[in-house]
Amino acid sequence: MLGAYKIPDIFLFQGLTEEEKQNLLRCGKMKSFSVQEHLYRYNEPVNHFFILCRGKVRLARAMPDGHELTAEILMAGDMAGEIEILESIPFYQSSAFAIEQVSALQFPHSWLKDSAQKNGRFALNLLASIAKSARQSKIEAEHQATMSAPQLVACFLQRICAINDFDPKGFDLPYSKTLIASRLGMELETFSRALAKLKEQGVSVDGSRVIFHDFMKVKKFVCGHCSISHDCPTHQAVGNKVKNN
Amino acid sequence: MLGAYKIPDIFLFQGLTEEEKQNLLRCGKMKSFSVQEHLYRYNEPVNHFFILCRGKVRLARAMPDGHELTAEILMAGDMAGEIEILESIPFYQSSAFAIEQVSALQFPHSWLKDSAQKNGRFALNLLASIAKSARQSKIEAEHQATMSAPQLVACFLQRICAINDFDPKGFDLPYSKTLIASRLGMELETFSRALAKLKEQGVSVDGSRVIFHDFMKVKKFVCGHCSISHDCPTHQAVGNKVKNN
DNA sequence: CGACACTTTGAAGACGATCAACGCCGGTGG
DNA sequence: CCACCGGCGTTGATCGTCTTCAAAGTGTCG
Repeated sequence: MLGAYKIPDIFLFQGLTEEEKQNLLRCGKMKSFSVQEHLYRYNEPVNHFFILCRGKVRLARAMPDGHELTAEILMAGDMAGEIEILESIPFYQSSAFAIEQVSALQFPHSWLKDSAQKNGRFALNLLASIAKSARQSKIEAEHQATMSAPQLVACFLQRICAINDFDPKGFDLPYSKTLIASRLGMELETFSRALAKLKEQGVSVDGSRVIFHDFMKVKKFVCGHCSISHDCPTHQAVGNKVKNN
Repeated sequence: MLGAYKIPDIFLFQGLTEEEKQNLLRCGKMKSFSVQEHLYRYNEPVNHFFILCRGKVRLARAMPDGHELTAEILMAGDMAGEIEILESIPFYQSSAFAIEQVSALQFPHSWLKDSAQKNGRFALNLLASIAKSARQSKIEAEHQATMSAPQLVACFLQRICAINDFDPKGFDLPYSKTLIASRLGMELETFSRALAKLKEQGVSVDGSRVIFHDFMKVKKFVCGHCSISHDCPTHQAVGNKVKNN
C-alpha cells in the first residue's frame, strides 16, 4: 500500500504503554499529500490535528500587501493545528502546504484535548512540546529585533544543521533559498548578499552546498546556537539597564 | 497583614470545583515584591512557579553587547516560569523584575506538572494558556520582521488599550516610554520619532496621555489588532507566492 | 536550443541606529 | 530661594543596513 510508512517515534507518546499508544493511534489515519497540496488553509474550520511522519510542510500566511510570510517549516515528528485546537480557535491561523511528498497522521480535532484530559502523561508531553515552540518563537522574535541579516542567516543555517543532524563540514540545504529567505522575513536579495558576507565568517555556501569552516567563529558571530540549546552564551542576563516605572 | 490581596480569578482554575481550587491553592504562598526587586534571575535554578496577582513584572535578558531586551511585561493574572518548568529546563531563561509593588502566588516548581498530570481540566487550562502565548509570540516575530517602527508602536498601543480595557479616547501609558521602546526592540529615539509619525494616523501621544482620534484609521495602519483578536484582517492568507522545493 | 524558475549583482532610496545636543522636571543641598 | 544634578524624552545629523527596482547570470527540462 502506498501510504504505509513506518510511524516514527512520536514525542507525544513518550512514556506511554504500548496499549495506550495503540488506543490513541486508533483514532488517527495516515494521509498522503503530494507536493503543493495543502493539509489545510487559512480560515478554514479547524477539523484536524496532524502529526507529520514524512516530508516537509510550510506554514504560511499572506500579508495584505500581497507579500507572503513563511511562519514555520515543519519536519517529520512536528505537529500542526495544535495551537488552534488548544486555544479553541475555530479557524486555522495559517495555511499548510506540502513542499515534498508528505505523509501525516490525521486526527479529529477533538482527539487532542480529549487525550490530554484523560491521560496525564500525554498532557505533559503536549505541554512540553508547546512550551518548547513558545520559547522558540520568543527567541525568534528577539532575534528579528536585534540581529542583522547575516546573523539571522547564520543562526538559521546552524539550526538546520543541528536539527537534521547534518555534518557541519558539508551538507545540502533541504529547501530553496527563496523559501529560506521568506522564512527569515527578508528579501531574497538580502539573503543572497548575507551569504556572501558569511564567507568572512567561515561559512561558504555554493549552490545548495553549505560548509562551516570554522564552527566556533560562526557561533561567536551569531551568539551560539541560542535557538537550539539552553545555554546560549549570548543571552546571559544581568543587568538593570532599562529602568522602571 | 500586608500581603493580603484578593486572589483574582485565576485562568488556570477555571472550571474547577471550589474544593479542587482550595487544594491547589494550599501549595502556594502569597509573596510581595517591592519595586526593582526580582522574582528570579536569569540562570538561577528554577525553583518556583508564579501567578501574578498585583503589579507588573518585566521579563528581560541581556545581550552580550550590553544591550538589554525586555521580552515581556506581565500583568495581574499572568504566569511566570511555566515554560522552563514544562520544558524541564533547569535554569530560568530570563530575569523577572517588579516594576511596581507586586504580589504573586508562589508555588514549588513541581506543583505545576503534578497538577497538570493529575487534573485534566487544569491541564487543558494550562495548555490553552501556553498555546495563546505561543501564538502571540509567533505573531510578534512576524511583526518584527515585517512592520515599520510606527506600525509596531501603533500595534502596541492598541494592545495596551485593549488588554487593560482603557478608553481609546484617552488613557495614560502604564509604563515609561523607555520601557516600551525596549519591549519593542527599538531605540528610544526611534520610538519617539514613531510617535510623531503616528499623529498623521490620528494617534496623539502627549506625555503619557494617549488619544486615538480615529480608531479605524489606526487599525488599517497596523493591520487590525491582529495580536489580540482572531480575525485580523491583515493576515488573511491565500496564496502560493513562495514556491517550493 | 529555448523557456522558465531560481539566484546573483548593481544602483538608488528608505529606514533605523548611533552620537550629540538640548529641554524638561523633580529632588537635593547650600 | 536658587543652583545643581540626574533621569527622561525630544530633536538633529550622519551612517550603515535592508528594500526595491532593474538586469543579467545559472540551471534544468522539454
